Amino acid sequence: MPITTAKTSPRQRLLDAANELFYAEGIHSVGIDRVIAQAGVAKASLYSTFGSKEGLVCAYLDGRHEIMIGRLRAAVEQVDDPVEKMLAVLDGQAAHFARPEFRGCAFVAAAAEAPAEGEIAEATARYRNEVRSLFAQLATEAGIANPEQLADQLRLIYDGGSLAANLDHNPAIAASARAAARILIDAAPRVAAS
Amino acid sequence: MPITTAKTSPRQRLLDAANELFYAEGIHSVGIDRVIAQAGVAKASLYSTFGSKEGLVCAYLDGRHEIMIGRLRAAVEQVDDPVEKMLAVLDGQAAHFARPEFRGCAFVAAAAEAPAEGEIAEATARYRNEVRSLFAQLATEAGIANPEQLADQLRLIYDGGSLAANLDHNPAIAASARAAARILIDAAPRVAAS
DNA sequence: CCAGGACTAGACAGACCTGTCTGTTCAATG
DNA sequence: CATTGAACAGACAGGTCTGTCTAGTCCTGG
Repeated sequence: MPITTAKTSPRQRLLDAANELFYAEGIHSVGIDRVIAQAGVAKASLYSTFGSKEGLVCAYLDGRHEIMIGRLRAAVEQVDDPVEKMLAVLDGQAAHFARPEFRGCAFVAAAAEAPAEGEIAEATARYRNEVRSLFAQLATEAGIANPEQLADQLRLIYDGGSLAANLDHNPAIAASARAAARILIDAAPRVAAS
Repeated sequence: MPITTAKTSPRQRLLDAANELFYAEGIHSVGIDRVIAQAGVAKASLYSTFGSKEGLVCAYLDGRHEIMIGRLRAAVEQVDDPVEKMLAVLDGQAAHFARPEFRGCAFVAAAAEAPAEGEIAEATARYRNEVRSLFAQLATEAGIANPEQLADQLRLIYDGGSLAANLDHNPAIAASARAAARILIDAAPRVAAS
């Protein structure tokens, strides 16, 4: 059994190529042929591994899901104060804006290109729910009386920030987003103090 | 000279068909043939009128631009208080969410499908700038000390709301958006009172 | 050594796309 | 009436796409 494959596996090379090409240029604009060329893999390998282009797209989205949520959680864990943890989510996002390859939210882009119902829409919904749950959990830990509502509002800012950073080529929007989030958090009622 | 054409002009029928099909299903998913079939127009008419598919897409976006901005301005003019005017923009947007044909922001969808630079991206940028300018103008009239920053923040909410209403199938997000906007407006410093 | 599975290379089918081009119809105008 | 221009209908070219299939290669376990 191969403990280390010399090169990375075809599966991984396909995912890497998909991540790079689909994210940079869009799913519709990038054909299968370009993905396999970039991955250095035969077309049959793609279809035996992922079944279809949509299967590859879903795997690409699932990969980004794990990476993005991981980054957000890592940013959260770097601070202790519960309020700062909520803001740290936005800081993790802001670091994402600053990357040169940033091209907006992969899930928003994928959902815009895919039919309204289907596996891609479901992958998008999973990601969006997880971001919202993260905000809600942190709001609960911070003693917010209505954590679900604050989570909705913080995710408005999260989503709007991603859109503006991309479409307006303005990563500095993160500062306004953070300031707005702090105002909303400060204004949110707390549970009755003990 | 025809004062009234019996049917609407081919140009208008094409725009109507484009508006319906591109918005409902996406630009890439709808081919020229379906547009002309729905419009009841010959292909040559499309190409002599708009030059290319991209030309038709731009005209479709420009049409939505005028309609959307018009709706927002109409909502603004229904109230007098400067603070309420800012909130009225979101109310105009919320009415848009409630329409059965609502499928998210046409400009966000178009930008996601189009290359990052080009006429479609420019049409998107024009729309986004106009929304932002509207918020900034109203903030100025309301005596906000830093209207540009508040406009950025309100547009975060505007954009995030559109995304959530569409991707989460949750038009009720408008209530959270309005509440958040009010908090941000109330918290924004005013110019020194006379 | 050999058998079997994984992978590669690339042709191919069938569908769809945009954009062009050729004719035809029809109404308005000179 | 004759002409002209707009619009129609639809074939066509040239390209791209997904997904399938054939055939060959390589590596590993037995």
